[in-house]
Amino acid sequence: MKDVLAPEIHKWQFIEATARRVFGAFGFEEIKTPVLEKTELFLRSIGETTDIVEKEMYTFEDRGGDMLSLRPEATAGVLRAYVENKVYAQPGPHKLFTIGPMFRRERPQKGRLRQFNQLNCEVLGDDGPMVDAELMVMLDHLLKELGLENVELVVNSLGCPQCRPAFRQALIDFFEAKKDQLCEDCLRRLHSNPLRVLDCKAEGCKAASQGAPEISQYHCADCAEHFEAVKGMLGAAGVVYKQDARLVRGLDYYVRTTFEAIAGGLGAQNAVAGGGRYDGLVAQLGGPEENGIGFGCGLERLALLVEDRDQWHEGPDLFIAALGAEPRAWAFEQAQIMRRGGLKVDMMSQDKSLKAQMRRANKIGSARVLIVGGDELQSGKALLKDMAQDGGQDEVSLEGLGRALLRKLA
RNA sequence: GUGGCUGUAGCUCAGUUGGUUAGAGCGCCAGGUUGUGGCCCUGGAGGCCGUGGGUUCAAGUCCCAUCAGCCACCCCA
Repeated sequence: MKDVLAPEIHKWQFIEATARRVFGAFGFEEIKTPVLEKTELFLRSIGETTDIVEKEMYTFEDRGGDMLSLRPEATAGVLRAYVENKVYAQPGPHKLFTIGPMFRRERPQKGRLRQFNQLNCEVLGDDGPMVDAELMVMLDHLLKELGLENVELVVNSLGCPQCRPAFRQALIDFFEAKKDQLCEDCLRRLHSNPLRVLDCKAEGCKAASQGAPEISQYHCADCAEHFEAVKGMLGAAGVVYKQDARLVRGLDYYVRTTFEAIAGGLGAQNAVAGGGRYDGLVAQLGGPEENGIGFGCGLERLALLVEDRDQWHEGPDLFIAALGAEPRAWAFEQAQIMRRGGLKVDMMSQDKSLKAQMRRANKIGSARVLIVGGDELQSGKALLKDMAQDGGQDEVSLEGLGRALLRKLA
């Protein structure tokens, strides 16, 4: 949880605007769903034994006795909305994105907050490998548009319900033989989620997983073909990626294609985005037998990576320094007229010395200052000062000043 | 949930073995220019020293608790 204000908010606006533009270019429509959902939704979709559900969700009973949770991720809510609104009845595929806050009760640290914001994209109703590739191409495109060159895309395929059980069993057998090397956590999850052992950072577990079976050896014909097609299209699109057989997702619902965008400079929380295919989830939530794929992307983490840009801090086009009550009233009126015309105009509402007003104009980075006192109002001519280094000033006519400025800026 | 570190002015921080009135830089306000910003000079405002309790003649300083933040584990975006 964190307040985002003045200079930093510009970065957020830039990121969100860029995301909306890029997602739009790929045919995605925005969707907003509630932050609060029935707890059961997350139990069914994310999986009851995941850490997120077991110990990280903000869950409470409301006055009617329903168990509600703040969403820990976006996919479940989007799919719920998709099913409840029968969006699937329209011709697909359906490409949806959402931007908003998620909540997980974890110990905060760099790049990890209890309320954090995600960009989230989902494609429903398309099984083909092309959407998998398209989604990653889009993510890659977004990262580049944000100016992030050093983000690595890592790709894997987790297989499907046909081929994963055999792999799972092979993993369990493999690690059973090396039980003494595994950490406590891995011993515990060896049978519930053996894939996770591959991802463990403990030295013993890393060593133990040397030579472990790889999922690719167990892919069924369909999964193998799907994965090859995805990689082929990624290559054709010029996306640089790394295949990593150890890439595993933390949520139960993922199958086949999974991917992650990894960035340096974020400390331990180096995943900027992560996602994958979740065949069967839609049906599980009461929809048709339809498959989907999506990813989530952490806004705070993006913000840590995106460089500041000068263009975000541009000040007003004009600052009116008015001296005295009447000139100030005049300026108040003129400012409105010019703002309606599209100019960025500012002034001070209090009676301050010209010096103080000049200082203010300089501080907020106004491009120019119009100095108006009683004499200027009388004569209809005032000084327009250019606030750039040299600071030259010209006498201008007050009549039609707004239009003249607009023409000049156009 | 576990471990480590940090909370003093708007911001970044200093504050000696516990000892008068808690400091600096930056920022802010005003003046140095009768109506002209940046640079410079002068002055000023601004502190429940995170919160609560304890030890002591005396606590920003020592002890306990608590809250918040950061970093790491874990987990994830």
